[in-house]
Amino acid sequence: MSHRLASSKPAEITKAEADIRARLDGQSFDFSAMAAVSNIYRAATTVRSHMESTVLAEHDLSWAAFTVLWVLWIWGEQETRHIAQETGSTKGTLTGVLKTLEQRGLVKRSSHPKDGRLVLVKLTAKGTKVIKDTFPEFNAHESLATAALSPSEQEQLAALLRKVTAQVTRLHDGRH
Amino acid sequence: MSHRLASSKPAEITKAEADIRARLDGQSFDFSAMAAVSNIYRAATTVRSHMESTVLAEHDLSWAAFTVLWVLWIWGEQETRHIAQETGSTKGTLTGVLKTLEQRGLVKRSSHPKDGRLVLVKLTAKGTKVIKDTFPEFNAHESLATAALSPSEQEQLAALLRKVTAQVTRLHDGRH
DNA sequence: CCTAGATCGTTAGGATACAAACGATAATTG
DNA sequence: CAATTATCGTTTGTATCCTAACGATCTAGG
Repeated sequence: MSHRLASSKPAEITKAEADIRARLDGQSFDFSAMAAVSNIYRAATTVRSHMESTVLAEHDLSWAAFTVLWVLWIWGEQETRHIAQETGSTKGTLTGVLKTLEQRGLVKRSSHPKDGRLVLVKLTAKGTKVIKDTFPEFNAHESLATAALSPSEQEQLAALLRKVTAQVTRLHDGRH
Repeated sequence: MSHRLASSKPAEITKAEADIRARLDGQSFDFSAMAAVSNIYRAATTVRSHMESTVLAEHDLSWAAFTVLWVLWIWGEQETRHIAQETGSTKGTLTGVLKTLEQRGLVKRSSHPKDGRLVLVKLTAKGTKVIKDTFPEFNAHESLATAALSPSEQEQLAALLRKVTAQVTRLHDGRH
C-alpha cells in the first residue's frame, strides 16, 4: 500500500486520516489544510516530471527553459527581472538558463539603451520556431493531464490555487 | 506587471488570455488546462518555499527530511522502498536523506531479518521528539496557507488534485 | 558635481534530486 | 541444485536551483 494520503480511493483517505488522528492522540489539527497542501505538492511534481520526460525531453528543453521561451513568445522582449518574476525563478537561476538558451541561439541578450544595469532578452527566429513547435504539444499534454476534470472543474481548480498562492505570498511579504 | 497568469485579479487573467490567444493566432488550444497546470506548479513552489523558510528552517529540516520523519511517525518502521513510494522520491535521493537523518540520530536503519536486500528504517526517540515538535507548527502554517479557502473548498481542492495526479500517473504507467 | 545608497545581472558555493550502473541478495526455472 | 532473472539499496555523475557576495550602474541629497 502506498501514497495513502494521495489516494483517490475514499476508503484509503479515511484510513490515512484515522492513522494520523491516532498518532496525534487528541491534539487538534487541520486535516483538510494538510490534505490540500500535500496534494498540491504531489500533483505538481507528478505533472512536471511527466512533461519533462515526454514533451520537453523531445525538444531538449528544461522546464525553466520552456517557461522562459513561452514568456518571451507571448509578451515579447523583456527585461531579465520581469522574466524572473513571470517564471517564478531567481535572478541567479535565470542567468544560467539564459546563458544556455543564448548558446543554443534561441534567445538574444542586449543591454538596455537607457539603463546600463538592465538586460533585455528576446527570442531569435530559431527560438520562435522552437516555442511555436513545442507549445501545442505541451498544451496537448496539459489537456491530457487534466482530462479527468470537466472544463468548469479545471477553472475551479485554477481559481482555488490562485487563492492559495496569493494568500501565501501575502503571508510572506507581510512579514517584512 | 508580473505573474499575469497567476494573478488573482480576473481582469489580469482575461488580459493574459487575450495576449495568448493573439499570439496563437487562431490555433485552438486548451486554456483552462493550461491555467490549471501552471497554477498547480506555482502554488506548489510558493507553498514549499514558504514552509522551508519558516517552519523547517527553524528545525533545520529539509522538505524531504520532514516528509520522511512524518511517514515514519504515522506508520512506524518502514522498508526503504515504501518510504520512497510514500514520499514520492527516488531510491537514490532517499539514501542521502536517510544518511543525513541517521547521522543526526533521528532515524535508525537495520537490515530485514528475512530478506537481506531490504533495509528497515524507524524513528529514534530523538527523531520522534523532533517530528512531534515540528508537525503542529507545520500544520499551523498549512492552515494559514489555505486560510483563504473554506474547509469545503480545501477538500474540493484536494479532491481535484488527486484526480489530476491519478490521471497523469495513469498516462505515464500506461505507456509501458 | 559627488558621494551614499539602491538596484540590476553575474558569479560562487552548496543543497537537492534524478537516472543509470553496480553489488548483494532472493526467487525462479530447468 | 545450478544458473538465470529480478529486486533492493547504494554509489556515481549530472542537472537544476537557491542564497549570498560582488561589481557595475543609476538615483538622491548635500
